[in-house]
Amino acid sequence: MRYYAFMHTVQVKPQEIFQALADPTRVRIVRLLAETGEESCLCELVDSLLEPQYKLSRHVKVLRQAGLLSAVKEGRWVYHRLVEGIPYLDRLYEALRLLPDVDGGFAHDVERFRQRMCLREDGRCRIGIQTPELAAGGE
Amino acid sequence: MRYYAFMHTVQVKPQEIFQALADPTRVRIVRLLAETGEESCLCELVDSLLEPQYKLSRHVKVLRQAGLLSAVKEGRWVYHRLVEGIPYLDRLYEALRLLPDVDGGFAHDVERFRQRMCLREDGRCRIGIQTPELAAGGE
DNA sequence: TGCATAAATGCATAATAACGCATGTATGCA
DNA sequence: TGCATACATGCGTTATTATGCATTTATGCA
Repeated sequence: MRYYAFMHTVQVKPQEIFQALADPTRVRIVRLLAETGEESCLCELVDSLLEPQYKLSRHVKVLRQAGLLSAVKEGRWVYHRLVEGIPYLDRLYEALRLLPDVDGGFAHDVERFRQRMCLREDGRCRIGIQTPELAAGGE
Repeated sequence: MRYYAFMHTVQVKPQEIFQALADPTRVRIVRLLAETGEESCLCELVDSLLEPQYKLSRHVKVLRQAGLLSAVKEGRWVYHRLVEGIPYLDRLYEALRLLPDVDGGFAHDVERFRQRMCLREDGRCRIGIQTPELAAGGE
């Protein structure tokens, strides 16, 4: 398991950034992190977005390879956060924060995320997936 | 041939916007219009991007359906412009303007576009595709 | 040192999307 | 009224991508 800090301005083509956001689940992930400004481990994302672990693991990988997320491993947990400080990416996050939440689905993601963050100890996640049926398969 | 003014905030899902930009040719189109602030007919796009007419016609349609472009028909010509005034779209265009032009390819697009715009009369395009081999097929 | 657990991934399948070729549609002009 | 032309599109092919199931890897703790 290796994590890369991608050299944006030289390696990532524009369409690859947008392609990374072309999937609804990946948009939910990035919107959640852009809206809350938090970093999150995978099990927190699972409990917030209510999607299977393997699915989010893959999507997070795509976002990482596109240079939108960086990951830091801490013990068994891997914390994901937005790559910030790159002008065009920061604008992109602004755009995401300005998106309307038509059906209120995103508000629910944020609410579940905030609840889940309350279970942290010393600002770190100490538990795993709290929605058992998502730990290894579909809903 | 009908053109729609899409109701953004209610009809277009976030990922559809990004999916529209997930193709390199479509990124070139939107970047060109965002950078120059111009509107453009299809034949001007063909001569600027050096891509076949049918290809750009399709890509422009995708961008239109995603709500990024609006189109106005004037005689035989159809002028395409960015949909502006929607906060998250305007941010998106800002992001596009901030993208680095690694290989200089985009600068060439802009240069060809500006040259092509010099052939307008009274601010309107009066000619067709000037690169014959692109009028109906590949290069 | 073995077990529980957070996260990653190989594989097969299904859905999606881009492309080239050719043709169709619509508009203006002689 | 017929022709030239700006733009749109149906079709078949190919390439890419998302998903679910199952399993593997890696880390901490008893």
